[in-house]
Parts: sequence; C-alpha cells; structure tokens
Amino acid sequence: MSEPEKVRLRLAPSPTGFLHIGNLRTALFGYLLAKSMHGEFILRIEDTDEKREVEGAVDSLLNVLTWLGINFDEGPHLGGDYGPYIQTRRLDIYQKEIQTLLDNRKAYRCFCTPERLTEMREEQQKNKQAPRYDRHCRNLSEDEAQAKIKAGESFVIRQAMPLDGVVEVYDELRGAIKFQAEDLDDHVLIKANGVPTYQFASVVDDHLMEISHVTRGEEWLPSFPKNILLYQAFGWILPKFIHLPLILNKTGGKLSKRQGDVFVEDYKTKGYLSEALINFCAFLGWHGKTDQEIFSLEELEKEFSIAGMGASPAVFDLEKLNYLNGYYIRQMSPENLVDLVKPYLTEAIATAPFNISDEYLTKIISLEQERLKVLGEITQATAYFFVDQSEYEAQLLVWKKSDAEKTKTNLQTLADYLAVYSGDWTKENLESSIKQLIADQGGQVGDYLWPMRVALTGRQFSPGPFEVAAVLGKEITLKRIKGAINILNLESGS
RNA sequence: GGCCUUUUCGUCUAUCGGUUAGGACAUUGGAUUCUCAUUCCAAGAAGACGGGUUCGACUCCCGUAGAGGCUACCA
Repeated sequence: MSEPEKVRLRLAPSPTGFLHIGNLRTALFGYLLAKSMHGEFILRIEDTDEKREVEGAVDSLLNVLTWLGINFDEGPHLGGDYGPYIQTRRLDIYQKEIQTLLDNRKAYRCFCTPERLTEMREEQQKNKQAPRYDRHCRNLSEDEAQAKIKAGESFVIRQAMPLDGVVEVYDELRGAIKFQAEDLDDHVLIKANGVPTYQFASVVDDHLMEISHVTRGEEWLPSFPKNILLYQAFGWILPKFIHLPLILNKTGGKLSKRQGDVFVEDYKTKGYLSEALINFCAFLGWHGKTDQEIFSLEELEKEFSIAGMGASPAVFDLEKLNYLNGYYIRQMSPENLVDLVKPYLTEAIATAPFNISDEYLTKIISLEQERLKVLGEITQATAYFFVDQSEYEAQLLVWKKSDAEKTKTNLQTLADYLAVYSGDWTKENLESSIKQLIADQGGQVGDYLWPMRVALTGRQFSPGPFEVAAVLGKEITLKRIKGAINILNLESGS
C-alpha cells in the first residue's frame, strides 16, 4: 500500500543574525523543492543556543523572505498543526522523547565535568588521537546514575553509538556514504540545562513535523550517520536527505563579511531586485533541463527538481548577479522602476531648486534604465537633473578630436539655432533638425554633440544630448549651453 | 592529525560510455554610435593527475593531488 507521500520541507534557521546569502540559497532550494512537488514549506526556529540568539532576527528573516517571495505554509507566525514551531517551546517534547532512548540504552547520562572533558581532549590531542569522548559514563548503571542525580550532580545525555560496524547513509545528491561506527563520537543530545542540542532537536522535530525531505548545508554531512542512528533508535521512518553544497567566495574560501556583502539585506539596500537574487541563487547548484537561464520564481516553482541539482560547491560571482540585476531592471516597466528607484532620489528631490514632477521623474529614470546595474546608482547618474547648473571641468567640453575654440563656436551655433528653434521640443525633432544643422555647417557630428551633451549633463558618460535636452526643456537647455560657453570663456581668459 | 564531501572554459554549468565537449556571465574584436550603456555579430577559453574496466571514457572503478567541511553541553 503505497499512498502518495505527503511532501513537507522546512527551513530551520537559528535566530543568530541577518539572512546570509548561503541561508538564502538553502531557503530558496527548500521552498522550490516543496513547491515543485506541490508540498508544504514550514518555518521552524532553532533557538536552542540562547547565547547566540540575536533579538529581532526572526522578524528580519521573515521580512527579507517575504520581500523575495518565499512564503511559508506553517510557522511561528502562521501557526499550523505541528506546532509549536519554536524549539524552546518544545522542551517537554524532547524530554519525553529522550526517555525512550534512555530506556532502550541508546542514550545515557554523562556526569563528566567540563573540566574533565577539556583535560581529556588536550591529552588526546597531545597523543595525536582524534578528540572524542572516552565514554567514561557509558556503562554507569541506572542505580549509579540515580544516585549521582540525587547527590545533585549535573549531567548531559549522550547518544550511545554502536561500537563497531559500518553505518551507511544515503544522500539524494551524493548517493550512499559509508562511515565506520568506531569513528563516531557519543555526542551530547541534551545539555546540562535540559535543552536539546541541534542533533537531537532537529531529528525529533523533523520526524514529528512529518518532514519528507530534509534540506540542510553540506556542513552537516559528518553528523549525518549519527542522525540516522537516532532515527533507527526510535524506529522512525527516514526522510530523504539533501545536503546542499556550500557557497564559496571569489577566491574559493568561505563567504564572509570581509569579502564584501553577505547579507541579503545589504543587497536589497544597494538596489538589487528580488527577481535577480532569486534567479541568481537558483543557479548556484541547480540547472534546468534546457539552456534557459532566465527564470522567474513562478517558473522555478514548476521546473525545480532534485535531478537538476549538483553536489559541488559554487563560487558566488558578483558579475553575474550584476548582469542579471541589470537585465531585470531593463525588463521593468517605467512605472514600476520609478516606484523602486524613488527612495534613492528622495534627497535629490527635496533639495532641488525647482519642483520635481512625477512626469519629469519618470522621464529621467527611463533615460538611465538601460545603464543601471543596481538601483542605487540612480542617485549619481541623474544628479544633473536636480540642479540648476551642473559643475564640470572646462576641458571635458572639448571632444577628443577637437579644440576649445571650435567647441566654443559650435556651442554658439547651437545656442543661436535653438534660441529661434520653433519645432516641437522632442527628442526626434531635435535630433533630425540639429543633425541637419551640423550637416549644413559642414562640421563633424561629434564636434557638436559631445560638447552639447557635456553642457547638458556635465558628465563624461550619460544618455545622448537629444533625449536629455528633450527632458530638460528649451529654457534649461539653452541656459546650460550658454553656461558652457561661459566656462570656456573663463578658461581662455585666465 | 582523523573522518567526510568535491574536482568540465576565469565563474555558474550541460553531457546520464560514442558530441566539432553545448549554453550563460566575464574577457577580446567588430557593427551601431558624440560618450557610456543597450542591441547584434564574432573569437579565444575546459574534462586536476596517474592507473585500470571497455571496441570506445569527461562520464564507471582505484590511487594521488588540490579545494572545502566536520572534529563543542554552537548551529
């Protein structure tokens, strides 16, 4: 009787700080796997280490994931049939479950003091042995243990590993992995304060919450056999395990704060789009069946699969993220882009010497759209649209194949022409008539357009002169061209 | 040190024993062009190494090397 298995995956973060790029990938893959199999995605908070807990971490995690479009079906904020979803609220559950293990001798109380343990480890290291618990308390009888408890001795509960044999585990990405039982440490399941360790709590919760596919980082591979042994000690059915490969930095090392931005929040504030981040992270260890590399979240929810995942670590390549971000910015409608970009211009708008209309804003943002890699660049890129006259070196006005004298005359010709220009002040009209003017003058196009553009923008790189002039309007355009002539006059005069 | 994972262009990757080893980013060159960007075209660029298995290996096996992870009463 093989009824279709319920698919349930979970994200189980520790509330120890902001969402890291690595965590995002874990979250994304879990979410996509769940959705692609029409399953549920659950949030469970693993807060069994009070020392490392950071206040507000859960809220900020939820904020970022919501922004990215990664949503849960159950969790501490939503409730559900498998709660509580915060481990420190489940302590009675762990106490109850550990008793089973104690009863069938798969776990035992250890009364060794931390001092003895460190001493033991130092000794082992000195003798070039693998540091491991020496199982000093493993054979304590129940009576002996009870006596020590009565005497007020504190204890932890350790998992009793098999003394010999092979433990074979199965990872969906790597296949079978064999471990020698004798290499396994009797690690701590319940700490002296009665709180479980990750190793115990996650197994118990994954089982009780009926998780079908456990996704977690590759760093858990070494403790994988211990987890499997725990399932077996309980007689529980194993979920599928998917250990996600790590994400490395440019130099092949661990992603860290020193190498640049690792927090998703940082990317968000710089102006990376959730679409780009999602698309980018999805390809860190996954590939679709075709050569398609642009995927929306919705498409990924359909296409994602374990079969497309790899097992080797991936390097985080900012260049590719930038490309994708630019790509998604270019795809965006002007209205949407304005909404997203406005926060980066609030100061410019507030300090501008004239009123900035929404129409004007939309126009200048559209001009920069194809140049933007991250939204935050808009502030610098459009600065000249928010001032009366932009500042620049006189030399910048001179085209590479020209000189100051010619530049001055050409600008004057343009100024004279535009002053009496009577056509519609649009990009198209300006372009055709000014190009005609240049042809009539018999000059080189660049000798007119370069200085005109610099006069209007004050920048080495910018959109073209006609489109900028069209947005700026006749009055300001003329003012800036005349201003440029002035600057050249001052230069030659001094 | 021990254990585990991993290894195709600079980067992300495709290939599920037989391909001129494909795509994308990046790079270089070109077209468009006043600049930058966009767009388009083109080029260069890879199976870590050594053994097997096989008619045939990037693909399977073994070894070596590199890289990474774990080795806590942290996750």
